[in-house]
Amino acid sequence: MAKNLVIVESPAKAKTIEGFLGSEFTVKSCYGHIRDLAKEHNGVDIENGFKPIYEVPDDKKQVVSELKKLAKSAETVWLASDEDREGEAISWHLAEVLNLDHSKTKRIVFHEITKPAILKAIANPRIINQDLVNAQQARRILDRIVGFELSPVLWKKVKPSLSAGRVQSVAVRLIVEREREITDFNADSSFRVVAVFHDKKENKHFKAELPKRFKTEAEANAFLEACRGAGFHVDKVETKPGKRTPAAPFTTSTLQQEASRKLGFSVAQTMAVAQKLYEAGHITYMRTDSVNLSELALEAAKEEIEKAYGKEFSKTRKYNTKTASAQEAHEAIRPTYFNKHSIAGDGSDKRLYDLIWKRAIASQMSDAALEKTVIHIAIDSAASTEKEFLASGEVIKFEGFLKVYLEGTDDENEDADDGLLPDVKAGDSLEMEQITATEKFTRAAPRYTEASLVKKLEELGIGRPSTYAPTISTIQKRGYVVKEDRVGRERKYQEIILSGNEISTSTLTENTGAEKSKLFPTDIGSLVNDFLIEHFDGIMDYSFTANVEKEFDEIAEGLKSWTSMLQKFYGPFHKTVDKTIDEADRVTGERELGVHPESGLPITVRMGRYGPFAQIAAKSEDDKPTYASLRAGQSMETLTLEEALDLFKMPRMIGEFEGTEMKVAIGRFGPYIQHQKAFYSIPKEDDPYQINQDRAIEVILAKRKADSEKLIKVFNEDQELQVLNGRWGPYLKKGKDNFKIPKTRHEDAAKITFEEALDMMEKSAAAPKGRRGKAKK
DNA sequence: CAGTGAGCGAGCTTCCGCTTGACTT
Repeated sequence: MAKNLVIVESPAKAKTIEGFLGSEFTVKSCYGHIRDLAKEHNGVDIENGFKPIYEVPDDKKQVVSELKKLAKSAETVWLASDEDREGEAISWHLAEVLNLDHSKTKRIVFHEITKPAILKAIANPRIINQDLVNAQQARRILDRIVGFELSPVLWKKVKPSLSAGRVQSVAVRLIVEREREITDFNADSSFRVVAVFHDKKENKHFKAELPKRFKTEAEANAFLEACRGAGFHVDKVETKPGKRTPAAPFTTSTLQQEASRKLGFSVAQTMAVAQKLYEAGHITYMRTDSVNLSELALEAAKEEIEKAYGKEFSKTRKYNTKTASAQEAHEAIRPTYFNKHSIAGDGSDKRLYDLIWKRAIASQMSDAALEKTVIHIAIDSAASTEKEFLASGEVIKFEGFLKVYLEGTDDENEDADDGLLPDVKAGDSLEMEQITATEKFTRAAPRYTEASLVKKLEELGIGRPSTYAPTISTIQKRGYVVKEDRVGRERKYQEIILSGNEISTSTLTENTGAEKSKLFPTDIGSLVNDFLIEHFDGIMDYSFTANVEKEFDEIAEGLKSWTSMLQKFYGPFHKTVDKTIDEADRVTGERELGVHPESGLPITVRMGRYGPFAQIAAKSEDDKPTYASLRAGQSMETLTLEEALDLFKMPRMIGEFEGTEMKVAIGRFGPYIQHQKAFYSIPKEDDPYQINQDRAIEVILAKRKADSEKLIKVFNEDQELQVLNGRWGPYLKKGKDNFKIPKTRHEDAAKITFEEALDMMEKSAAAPKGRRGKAKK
């Protein structure tokens, strides 16, 4: 039995640290929190001074019992959870649950997993900081109360199974408000003027822009008229030195943003790949808010940069974390070994590692030195009110960190034209080749991507590195938000060209508003958001988290009692909850769109049990209203009368096949044909409003053919049991249930006997369900 | 899985932050 038991949060960390310490130390992991608030009474005894009711969840029982056993036989137990609020609480829970004797328990902390840091920690133990623990308890209980008192209000007033919380509800608010900004946005247009000049001396063409844009086509036209036949010369050339500085090494949030921009990863994908890299020992911990690098890392980076690129490329830099909410329990995300320029693994492993390596290396490299040049070009025309065109360019004098890495941007304007400029001098005359005035439109603020939402949340101090990805998945799972592509629409714009002595005007079209993997609010998301803002504006305030964080900090410093802080919050909050349950109306979001052009009956939209729908009012008391569900991509807020009328054009009866009627309608999964009891999806290239009898029959026959190829075998012993060909190869189906067929039998699936099938069903059913099975809807 | 939208009532849902897991219908 080891004399010393060290408990850390992560198993990968445990393995590394065990290597640093001698044989007298056993290092184990507790896998994060080992206790949480119980479900009963919301886990808090509110009348009794907010006394928390803790319990060890089922999936942590085994870890706890193992740690208990090891702790019993150890002389000293070292609690080495992270040095932040959550980490301190983990240590306290361990001390409580494992029943640790104070005299043999030591609390140690370190911010980096290096041997000197660990040894220093062991040499400087302390005791558990109860104030910090209390701050965590206040945070935990506040979140539980907010979540478990607000959500039931939504079940009563909006829809069952919905949820609300300090973090998720504000995340949804950001997306709802951004969408409304975009809906309300009116694009303004102006004319941007760009000229192409020719420098005869060097025979070079280059572009220059007029600093001013014209509001109207007439003004732009007048300017081009004034330039017709005018001369142009270089008025002056300005050059000034510039520099660029590398970005700090990655935190969780910046890694998610950059992996999204450069690799197109979702935040969940980024975290899954990073976890793999971490477990394989390639990178440091991936859930961090710190930009700090260890001394050892700084040294190693310097060595690698000097070796690979030369001394002049190295510049040791220490970065300071700007995020106010940062708790900095870990290092920044960096490669464990800087001399490993790449790793083995699949494509995404390699690409993410490459990104992390480059970002960390670049952060320790010299500035890039630039020379910025602006050429002022005078217009020699008495008729022109404008004085000059400007051509700007940038020349890299010293690459520095740009040799390996340049941070991406979220900016969608890609008009920058920083080409190479000719070596001209003041007084040189230039030949004008062409001047183009193009109509440009202002743009609304961009919709959030998963990663840009994380960035915004971090700026607001809402959420933590470990919760960004789960939060984004929660708001999508609840149906508040969808991540989607949208096709754009065509827009006309004017272009006026002066070429030689000719001026021509043309109307062109561009595609605008197309989106890829952006977050859109759903109707239910908007309704819930508006309801929460109306009744719980305090919680929905963007600074609510920042405000309570200040109080948690005071608790952590021992300046404030955690129970009185909770009391002050709970009193008014709970009163509002009760009042809302008693007084607020059910939320339907009903809106009148207008009246039916023929019957004059009112048409409305509202939220129903199964989602948003449009309704034509009943003709009389005895008659029923006509209903139609909204389609994917439509929203109650923006639906027009015309779109609603279109909805009522379905279902269409389009003729007969095999003696029965065929019906065309649009369901949850898109347009379909119903024939007898069967459903047939209508292919994308067909228009469900136009599809005719002949084409529908073709679709039905094609589906039947595919289905006949899908069926591999039916068993005589049980007609309900079938072997089918699916997306992942053959599988068994009985009634509504599916069962796995072992990979070894995929080849000869048609030869599976009834007995074998029964055996496979038993084994497949016995296997523990994966994420899909466990995930509750 | 493919059109539902009445009303009643039982029994269910839900938070945020630490960690990784065994899996894919």
